[in-house]
Amino acid sequence: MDPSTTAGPHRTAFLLSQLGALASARFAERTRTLGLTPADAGVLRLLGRTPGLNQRVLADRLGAVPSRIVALIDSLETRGLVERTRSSADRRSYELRLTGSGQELLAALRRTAREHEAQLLDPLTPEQAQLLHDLLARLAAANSLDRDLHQNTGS
Amino acid sequence: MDPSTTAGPHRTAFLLSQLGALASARFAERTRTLGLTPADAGVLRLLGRTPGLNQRVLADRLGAVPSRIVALIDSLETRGLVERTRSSADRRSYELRLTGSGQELLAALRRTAREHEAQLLDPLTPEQAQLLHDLLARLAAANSLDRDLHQNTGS
DNA sequence: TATTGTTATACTCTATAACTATA
DNA sequence: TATAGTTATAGAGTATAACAATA
Repeated sequence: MDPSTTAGPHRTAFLLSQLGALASARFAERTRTLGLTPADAGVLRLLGRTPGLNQRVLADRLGAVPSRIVALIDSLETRGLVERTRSSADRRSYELRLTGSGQELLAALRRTAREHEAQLLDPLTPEQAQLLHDLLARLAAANSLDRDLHQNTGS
Repeated sequence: MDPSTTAGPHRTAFLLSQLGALASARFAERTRTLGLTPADAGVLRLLGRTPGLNQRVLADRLGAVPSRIVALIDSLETRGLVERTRSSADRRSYELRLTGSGQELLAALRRTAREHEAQLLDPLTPEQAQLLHDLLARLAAANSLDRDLHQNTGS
């Protein structure tokens, strides 16, 4: 809890929660201007990196349940950003890939992510930003946080 | 979005989102062992600091809507942690205060918060932890983040 | 018999808006 | 007329579990 009633720097965890929520909210806002939810963005990013994934693996990577992926891909497919192809190796599953539009949108998403990063770190000097990155990376590594999702915002 | 496919430290915002979510989730887990939601915890903390608040002000401070406060206080009152007293100055409103049990639980909550903090920062040296705190505090100040809630976890 | 994807259902959480009592 | 608190309703988001097709 926020120990703001007690003295000293007990507040780091609380600050981390708050700033993480702020970063997630701002990112969600930016993806929204691209017509995407954070979850959509997570899918595009993952398929950009690993084309041909099936829905089950995608669910695992996103930390989501398979049934949730259905609606997500349905929506992206309807918008012409992702396509399903029946796997010839295992015809139960689809191979998922970005369309041309999907790849363009992913590129726009990456530009947006860089702007988001720049805005967030604007109050810091480049040296401070680097320092912050290193400290956060150390915490992430110690907690094996290399998942592909923005937990609270659902991506 | 996570620019893990692009090189370099663009990842700070993403790390911040992830670690913030982790910190919130762990805190929620700890409060749960005390029989509290993060929102409950936020109320106890606020009433501990400012006894006599009414529900409307509490709603403002928590960034919640007044109707949400009703169920929150109902629950805490039923458990004997908070009491409502009609304000003699304005009999439309209640003055909210912690009971003795509420104060004891708040004390336990603060111990829990310190454990949470210690666990989270365990991978860092004390110097690194101090550095991280300062950098986060700088970001929080630049974004006027001194609200009393854990946004995503609802407290 | 197990697994991929799908659907239907139910559940949780929360905001919105209408209502009451006081002011 | 406005405000504090309450209630009822509805909506978003998501998980669970049953189901069809394929392995």
